[in-house]
Amino acid sequence: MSSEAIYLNSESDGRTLADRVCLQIITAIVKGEIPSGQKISEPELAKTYGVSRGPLREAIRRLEGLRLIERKPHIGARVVNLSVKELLEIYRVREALEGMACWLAAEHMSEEEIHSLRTLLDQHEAGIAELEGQAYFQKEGDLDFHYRIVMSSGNAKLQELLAADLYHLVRMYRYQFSLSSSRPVKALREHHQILDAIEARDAELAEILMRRHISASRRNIEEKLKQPNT
Amino acid sequence: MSSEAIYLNSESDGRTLADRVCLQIITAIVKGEIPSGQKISEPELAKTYGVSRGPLREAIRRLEGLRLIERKPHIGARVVNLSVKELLEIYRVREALEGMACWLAAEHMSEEEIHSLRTLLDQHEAGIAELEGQAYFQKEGDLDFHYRIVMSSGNAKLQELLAADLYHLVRMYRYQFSLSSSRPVKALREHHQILDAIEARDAELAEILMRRHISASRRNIEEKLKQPNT
DNA sequence: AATATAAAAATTGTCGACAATCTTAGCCTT
DNA sequence: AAGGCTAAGATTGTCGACAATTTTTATATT
Repeated sequence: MSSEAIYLNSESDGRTLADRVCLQIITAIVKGEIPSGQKISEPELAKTYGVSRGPLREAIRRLEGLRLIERKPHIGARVVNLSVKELLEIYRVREALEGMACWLAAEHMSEEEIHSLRTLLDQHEAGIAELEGQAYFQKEGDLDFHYRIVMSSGNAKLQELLAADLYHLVRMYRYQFSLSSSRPVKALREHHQILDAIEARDAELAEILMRRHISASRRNIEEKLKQPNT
Repeated sequence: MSSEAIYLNSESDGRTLADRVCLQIITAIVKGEIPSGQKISEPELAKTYGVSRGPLREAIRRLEGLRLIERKPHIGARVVNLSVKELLEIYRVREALEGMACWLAAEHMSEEEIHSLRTLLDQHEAGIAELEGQAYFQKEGDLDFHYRIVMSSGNAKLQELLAADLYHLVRMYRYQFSLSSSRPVKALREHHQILDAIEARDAELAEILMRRHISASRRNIEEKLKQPNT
């Protein structure tokens, strides 16, 4: 399964030009093809994607809401600058939201989904065993696990905030900082523990474990990226 | 202080037409002047606000990101439908995010701000004492307290998600459901307890108390609005 | 040479017109 | 009379042109 399309909300074709170009720009920004901090030239981007400036400007408004670009009136838009500070802030938000999502998932996740998630973790385990698998796990695999927990929470607002909004930024940091959980074995064990708690329908424990898991990732990043900023 | 302008992010003038009309429409939707569920006619709205359809469509794209309207390609946009289900989901999200914000506020809030917040609560107390003050407390006063905690968290992402995005919806529900905390005395006591924990720099307790406070509000709403939906 | 000023160029903001799609009304068939 | 087809109307989507603002460049002054 392409672990990308699922993050790009709803119909992947995007019936209108503005919608389509918006998705394209999201991908380009997340992958760094449009570098962070770069000024966005409307005429240039319009030519690149073969649209006029109208739909492009609509897309820019949407991107602004996603906090992928910043706009100053009469000056222009630029791709957001990444910083360790913001990344750590995002992890605080994830700790809060995904902790809650995990609580709710423990209450609502179907037995089938639990089994399916366990299978996913087994695949991750196999992936880690191989040499190149490590990269696989880090790139999107980890987020897949978190994504599916969120989608099992049964709370549409949580799903929107995380899957449709925040995860774009998360993926952007992963790509451009080459994050790299650097503790794949530990992380995988924690994933299993979280799923255990969900399986036992112990919502309170599931939340605590998820919060610890994300908090540990945050401290790990904090340790590794102690250089001033970027 | 007008407790409205502060929620309307950044420069209130909004230098571009699209920005200004966006703020105007937000206010109109929140207050119900454009009723929830109503179809949005672009030519009509454009005439109403005295702009052409270009800036208006940019505003619509922004509103879509705020989840105040829903858009279907080639069909049109309509103001979101309010439902008890979504309101309860929002309270789960608030419990998670504001709990975290409260933890961080306990670590970062200045002594001056603590004192100022205490004064605000005293004003609320005085307001509740009067008859018509009750309405005042319910309408915006409660949210003011929560708003200032969030802004004291020192976490820009939390501030964005709550103050700039989610609180629009919260205010919309307050206006249109006439919520009406119906337990102003209890709520005020809880606010004081939360501020006590912050003053004591007991972050863990502050988070727990905030979560309980919001959770109690949620259960209160759940109880009062048990009719099917709306 | 450095700074300030002013004109020129480029970019963003706005508008009205046209194209594509959806909705509605009327008509025909059964 | 009910249902479906067709054409007219209305609405959304897209584009290119013009206006307003900012940035760059060239020139002049100290």
